Amino acid sequence: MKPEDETNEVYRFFTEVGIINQLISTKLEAFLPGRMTATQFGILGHLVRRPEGETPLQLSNAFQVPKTSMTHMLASLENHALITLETNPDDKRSKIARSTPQGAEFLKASMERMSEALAPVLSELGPEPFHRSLPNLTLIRETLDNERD
Amino acid sequence: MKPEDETNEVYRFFTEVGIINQLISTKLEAFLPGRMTATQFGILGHLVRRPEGETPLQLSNAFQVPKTSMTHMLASLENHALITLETNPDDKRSKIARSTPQGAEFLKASMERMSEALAPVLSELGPEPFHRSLPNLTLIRETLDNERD
DNA sequence: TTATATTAGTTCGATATCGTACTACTGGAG
DNA sequence: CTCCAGTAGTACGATATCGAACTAATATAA
Repeated sequence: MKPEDETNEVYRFFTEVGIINQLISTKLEAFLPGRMTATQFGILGHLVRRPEGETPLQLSNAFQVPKTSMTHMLASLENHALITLETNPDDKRSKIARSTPQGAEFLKASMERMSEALAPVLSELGPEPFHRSLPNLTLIRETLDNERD
Repeated sequence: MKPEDETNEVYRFFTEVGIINQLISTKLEAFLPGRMTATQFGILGHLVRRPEGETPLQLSNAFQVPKTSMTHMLASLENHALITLETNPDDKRSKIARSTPQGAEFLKASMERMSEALAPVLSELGPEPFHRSLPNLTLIRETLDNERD
């Protein structure tokens, strides 16, 4: 394949990623209360899977959003009592975000509703397209992430 | 594989898509002037490849953003003289967005700078991860898109 | 131990996003 | 032709995003 076509393919890759992101965020946000965002939901899931909690900075690295945006998102999650934010005893500049039981409950309920909404898509596609592309996506994400410095 | 693991994999797929989207948007936006957004850049590319132009509604379907957001983005691109917006003679409710020569020029220059910035990533990864995942992404995008009604 | 640089998070302000409700236009039914 | 239901785009307003500058705490150096 010509290098030109390869570049083109990379470009189309990023375009598809952008559109899928739009489609899935919109679909998910339709289920979420108020103005809660797909990224906020992702953060909640991340925290539910990590009972020890994470700092805002760790989260903004994990989701690649500016820390100033993270401040806002965490404040919103805290307002809904889905997470707690307490100062880190090991470093008083820092905080630790943890999910609450309500947060875990909320996540579970939302994921179930989302699964229902996605059921037609999954039964049409089957798990293979996701299974096959996931390792490649992870590799690309890791490389892009390491490159950033 | 258990159905539970399949669901989990789908979830991780969407998470990776979200993070890659963040990474690449941020990287791209660092090259773009002012507050120009990765989606706006995508729209410009779309229009450059379609000299006959498209209506705002076609564009908002293609990129899966609300038409009210599209109004704003197109106004911004027009302000920068990268596209023109004229009323559609066949339907006076409608408009047609077309790229200008400056738009095409700007796209070319930006893509070259972006390619340079991505060169280390591409030389590390090679084209395969993109090539292998693209058909799956397209399939998933099309299915999600058809589902939406 | 100071002094300085660095780091975590927030505040502030400019801009982007997008839902609701609107206007202008079209096209089909009668 | 005359309605009128439906469609393209926009105005407006509430909220989200995120860069720059800031504060407080910590790490490093002398």
